[in-house]
Amino acid sequence: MPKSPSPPAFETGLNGVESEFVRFFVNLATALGMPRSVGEIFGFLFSADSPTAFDEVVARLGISKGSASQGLRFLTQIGAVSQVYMPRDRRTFYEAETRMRQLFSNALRESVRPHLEGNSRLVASIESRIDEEAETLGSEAAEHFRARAASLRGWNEKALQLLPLLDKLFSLPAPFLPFQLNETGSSEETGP
Amino acid sequence: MPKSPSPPAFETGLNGVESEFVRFFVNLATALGMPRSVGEIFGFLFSADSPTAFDEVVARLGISKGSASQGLRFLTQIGAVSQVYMPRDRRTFYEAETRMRQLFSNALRESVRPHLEGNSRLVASIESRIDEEAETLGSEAAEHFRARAASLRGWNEKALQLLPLLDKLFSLPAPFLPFQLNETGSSEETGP
DNA sequence: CATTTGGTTCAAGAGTTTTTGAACTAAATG
DNA sequence: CATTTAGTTCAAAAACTCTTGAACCAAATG
Repeated sequence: MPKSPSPPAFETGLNGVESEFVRFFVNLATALGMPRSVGEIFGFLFSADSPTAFDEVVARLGISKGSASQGLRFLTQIGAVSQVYMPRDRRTFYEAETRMRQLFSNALRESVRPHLEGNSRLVASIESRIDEEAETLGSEAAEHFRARAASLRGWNEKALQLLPLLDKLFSLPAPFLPFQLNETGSSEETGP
Repeated sequence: MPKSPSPPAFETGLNGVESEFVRFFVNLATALGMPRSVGEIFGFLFSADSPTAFDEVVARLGISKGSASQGLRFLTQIGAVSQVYMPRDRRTFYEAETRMRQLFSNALRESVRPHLEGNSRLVASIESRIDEEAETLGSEAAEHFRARAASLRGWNEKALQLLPLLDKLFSLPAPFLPFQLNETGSSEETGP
């Protein structure tokens, strides 16, 4: 019989509270079109009170090493999780980014912004297509298409401009939220 | 040979410009985790210069009636497309909502807000789970979990508060965007 | 009132994404 | 240097999502 010098050490399965956290983030992840396992991992790490080893993520969540490896890599890439090196332990430990402001900024920078920039290019290719085919289309149709493309471009640019502002707003301490932006006239805020 | 009293009437396939619009919205749709066909339909309607019949959507895009039916229903539900009744024509015509402000508001109201509200409930259930299991967990662990849950709650509420503001900002004419929101003190804008 | 037209529904097929687990690499350990 | 441990990779299986098309319903038409 082989000796068991270091007992596998961690429980298997989650306690009730941990599974509620996991549920929350699984829900969020799927809403954002991410794999369930990514939600599980982040939820588990978010609920942990100290950095947690790869091993333990696998054992406690009961997912495969493959899923854990890929999920952790992904979460690390998007800056939602970071590696923590623990002295005297060869394993890699992981920690969730719990500062939501950070998470939010990362998401804006890593996902939203690149997409909007991609859109800009796509709008440009719509516009050049209109120019190319203007003859064939006739000037009325061409004008119509140009107007639609211009609207797309306008809104995409606006979104791009709004990005840094959004970032700031989100990191503003709650009592500062500028809720009286009411120079626009419409006053629907003052409830019954 | 059967007579052909009313020739099927519309071309099949899209012209170059139309397919660029479609490409744009297919890209957007998949980024948002929606079916490709939804992107196709919206893109096609967005490029159209007048309300378009179900028939024509099917024929021009070359998709099945099933996809068109479901896609149009979905788009109608989320307020991205509306039905237009045309006198003397029994078919239903559809028109894309081209006012991006509207589209954006609809999305906020129909998708983002409900999700955030769902989150509120999930946070509540995390919190009640902590209370239930407080004994078993020990006070230290319970305190830790409560802190994490509180952070979740806080950010979720902030997001919820920010929603109407966001809506307003997005509908603000471009030159008005309040880019000097700098009373917060932190000045990281002035480059190296 | 039989037929055509416009459209919906839904089961089955096609396609995609996620997860698994076994094979593997690399570093540490004895 | 043989073994154990930590983690990655990737092909195949499982799960899921989307699309199709045939059956169907309801309203209009002749």
